Amino acid sequence: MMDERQAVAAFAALGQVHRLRIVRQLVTAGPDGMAAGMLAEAVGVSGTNLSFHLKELSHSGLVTSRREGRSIIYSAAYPDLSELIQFLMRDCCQGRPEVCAPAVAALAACCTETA
Amino acid sequence: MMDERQAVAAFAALGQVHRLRIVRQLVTAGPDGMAAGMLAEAVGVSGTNLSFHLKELSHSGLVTSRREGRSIIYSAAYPDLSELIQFLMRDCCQGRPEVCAPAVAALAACCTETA
DNA sequence: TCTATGTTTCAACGATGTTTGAGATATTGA
DNA sequence: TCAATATCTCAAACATCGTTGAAACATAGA
Repeated sequence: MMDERQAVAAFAALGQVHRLRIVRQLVTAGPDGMAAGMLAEAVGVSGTNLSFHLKELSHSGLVTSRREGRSIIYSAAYPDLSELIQFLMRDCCQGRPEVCAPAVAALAACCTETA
Repeated sequence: MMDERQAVAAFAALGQVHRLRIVRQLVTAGPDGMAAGMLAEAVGVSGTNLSFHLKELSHSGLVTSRREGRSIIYSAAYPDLSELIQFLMRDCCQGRPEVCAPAVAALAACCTETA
């Protein structure tokens, strides 16, 4: 269960264009992830700068990494992204589901097609 | 459909503890919203400071306001919150729904109880 | 072991964000 | 119109963040 401190750190991490692009790139890349070098090219930042942002994202828990040979492979931390969304919407709308049901439906469209 | 610029602004807005508390307070308050004065007390900031943060949140599109007599009533912008979540998770996990289906299920639990 | 490749660390600079108090604006009821 | 209430604007001080290049570290293959 995510607490306020973690949620603030995670949202702040996403509130920077390069870091948001990194996370988006990793979210679409799927659980296999991407090497840092590929990420730097895809996002359009220098290696040094990418490293700075990846450290931020790791500290916020939004990405995970593993070494593979010379490369370090980064992946989106799907469970943490999930908890972040839950933190934001918990106890929403005072029992009026029609208010936020559209959010649920829209998100569901992404991941239930072949489930 | 939310673009990258809007998403960065929205996440940056949520990445500040007082603003996140304001949004959480409004999300749980439901569509009727809360007066600025009540919000300031609930969140624990001065009126001046609350005003600064509410302006940020309005610019990001995460809250809306309406005047009611002497008070200004702020509400969570549920559709924009929904779009923000969609932006983050769009095209996720390369067609492997088991990866992010838990996020969908958890969010759905909030708002489909009585739907 | 030597060299090439991939990634991170460090320090410095410039830019941006947060808080505060004083004063301004808008609304209501007497 | 006047006083009270509710909220906002502004400028200044302070704190934090983002980018850069040089150098360090780790791994793999010759």
